[in-house]
Amino acid sequence: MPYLYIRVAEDENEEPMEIPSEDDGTVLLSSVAAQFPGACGLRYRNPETQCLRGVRLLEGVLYAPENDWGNLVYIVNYPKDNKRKMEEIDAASAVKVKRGFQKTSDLIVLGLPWKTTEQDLKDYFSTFGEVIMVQVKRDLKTGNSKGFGFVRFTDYETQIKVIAQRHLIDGRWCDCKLPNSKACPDDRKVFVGRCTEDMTADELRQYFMQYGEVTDVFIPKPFRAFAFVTFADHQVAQALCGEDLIIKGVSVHISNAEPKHNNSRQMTDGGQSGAGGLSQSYGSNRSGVNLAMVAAAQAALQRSWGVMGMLANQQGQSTASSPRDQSYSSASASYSSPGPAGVGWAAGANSASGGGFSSGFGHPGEPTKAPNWGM
DNA sequence: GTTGAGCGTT
Repeated sequence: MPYLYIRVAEDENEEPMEIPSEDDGTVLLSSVAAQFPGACGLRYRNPETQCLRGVRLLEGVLYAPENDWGNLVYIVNYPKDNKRKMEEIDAASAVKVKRGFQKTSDLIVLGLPWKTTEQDLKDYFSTFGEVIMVQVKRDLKTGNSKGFGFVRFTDYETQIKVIAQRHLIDGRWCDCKLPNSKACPDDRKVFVGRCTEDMTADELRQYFMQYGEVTDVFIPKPFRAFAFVTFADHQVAQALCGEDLIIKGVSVHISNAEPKHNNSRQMTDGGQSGAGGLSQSYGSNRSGVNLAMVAAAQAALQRSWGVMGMLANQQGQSTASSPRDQSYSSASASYSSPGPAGVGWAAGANSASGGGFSSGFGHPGEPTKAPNWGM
């Protein structure tokens, strides 16, 4: 019995798209190409051998392997050297390429329901990408779950994606992080001093997004006038260190996050520095991905928010931290939309010395194009 | 008022 749709994705860890099949069970290449311009075929990972296999293609018609598309996700083939159109080579994919070289590590999953089993975890996380390990930590005597576990993925890209969001597992919101015992994201994390109490995690996230992907925001409670912001890219974090930034009209100071009272030394990048050569020293060249991300963020901000920055200071006071409905959740990783209160103050306030919206997102007093921070 | 929860028997 032919499937009505087959699942196709650009990459094994991308979200698949459903592509219609024909009455005879075949799929037209043109149907695929309609969603993935430039596609020239399909491949898939054979569940038995774990090898990639091509899908038979004859005169524009794709034939199901063994006459059954099954429930697999098929990956789009592109002509060699044309994997992506030029315009798609943006900051995000540059980061992906870079990440592709990097090794994955175990991720700790915090906040699990007591009832969640390893099978539950595996089922859940497999929707993001191939899972190579799951654990639920239990009390050895009672066998009760300790409410946390570990997961490891095949692909670093999957890991990035999983860390970057919260997870609803068996009815509870859980966070996935790099464990403290492993290479801590110390150099991706900055300390934000002189925070005011009305700065919410959401607002800090929105503000710091302009510099690069933010993977975590932590605001200790009760209020202590500081916060931690973690970026996906350590270069972003490092580039910000030492800066005084204006958030909601308040000057905050950015510095390195000190290691959290744990023993393990930081071997953060030691293992992967050889691969790709993209993640070398921050010293001589601070551009690259970071700059591209800043530029991308700038473009997006300008497109979508424009003048909203002007409304800045009279808004956003009211959204002070309302406790979430889960007791453990704290200020960390607040992903719900902050609502209508704009984030314009971020850009507006900060660009005061940089010349307005057209150039102001980079750094105070620095042209966006040519930051020579710290030199 | 400038350094964070919870972190792995093997």
